[in-house]
Amino acid sequence: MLSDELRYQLLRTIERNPELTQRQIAKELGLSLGKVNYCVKALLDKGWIKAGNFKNSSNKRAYAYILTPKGLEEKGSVTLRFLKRKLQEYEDIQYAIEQLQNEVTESQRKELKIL
Amino acid sequence: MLSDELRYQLLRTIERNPELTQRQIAKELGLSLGKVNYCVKALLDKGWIKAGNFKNSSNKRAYAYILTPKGLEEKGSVTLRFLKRKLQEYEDIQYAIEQLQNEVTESQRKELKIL
DNA sequence: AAGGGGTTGTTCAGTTGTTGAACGCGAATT
DNA sequence: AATTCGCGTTCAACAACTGAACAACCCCTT
Repeated sequence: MLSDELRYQLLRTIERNPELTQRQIAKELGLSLGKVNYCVKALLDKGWIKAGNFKNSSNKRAYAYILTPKGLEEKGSVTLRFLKRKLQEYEDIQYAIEQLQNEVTESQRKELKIL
Repeated sequence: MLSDELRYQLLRTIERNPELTQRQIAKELGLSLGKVNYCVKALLDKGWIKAGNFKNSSNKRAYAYILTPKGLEEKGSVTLRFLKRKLQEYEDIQYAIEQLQNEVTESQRKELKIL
C-alpha cells in the first residue's frame, strides 16, 4: 500500500522530470531501488502513468514515465489530501513544541534562542 | 535502537505515571506490547529506570518503574534534542505546506479555508 | 555482424523491524 | 488448595525493506 506522501512525491517528481530513471528517482527521493520499482509498477497498474519510449545519449533502455490524464487528476486529489494532513501535522507539532518547551529547564532554554 | 522520540515519550510517561504496566504504556503510546517490553528492558539496562516493587488491588506482579537520577538527566537531554528536532520539523513542514499550496488548484484551495 | 561495455528495468533471497498470542509466575480470590 | 487473574517475558510468524545480481537493450568499435 502506497502512502499519500509517497504517491504525492512520486507523481510530483515524475511530472516534473519524466526522463528520470528508477535509480535517479530513488536517489532523489531517498528510496531504495526495489521500492521505487514496486511503486512505479503500481502507478502503471493504476493507469496514472504510462511508460513511453525515451532515449538519449547516456540512457540506454530508459522509459519516459509520463502522467496520464487520470494521473494528473489523482495528483491533484492526493496533493490536497496530503496538504490537509500536513496542516494537521502543523497544529500537532505546534502543540508538541509548546509542551516540550515547558519540559525544558530554564538553562536549557537559554541555550536555544527560543522565547 | 530507540529513537529520541520513543525515549522521550517513554521517560515522560514513566515519570508521570510510575505505576503503569507495560500493557498500559503500550496502549497509551500506541505501541505493541513486545516493543514496550523491549524498550523498558533497554531503559533498565541503561540504568535510566529501575523496577521497584509495586502492588495494588488490581495489579498482581506489576513493577513500579521509576526514573533514576541518571534517567532524569537523560530525560532532560533527550527532551532538548527532541525539541530541537521538532523545531526543525516545524520549519520543514512550513516549507512543505507552502509548496503544497502552490500545487493545489484554485477551486481546491477554496474548499479548504486557507489563504 | 559480432561482441564488449554500459545502463536500464526486474527479481528475489536475505535482512530488519514488528506483532501479539501464549507461557510461567506470583498474588488474590474462592 | 485450587482456581483465577494480571503481570512480565518470549518468540514464531508476519510485513516491510534492501540492494546485489540478472536479463534485456542500445551504442560503439573492430
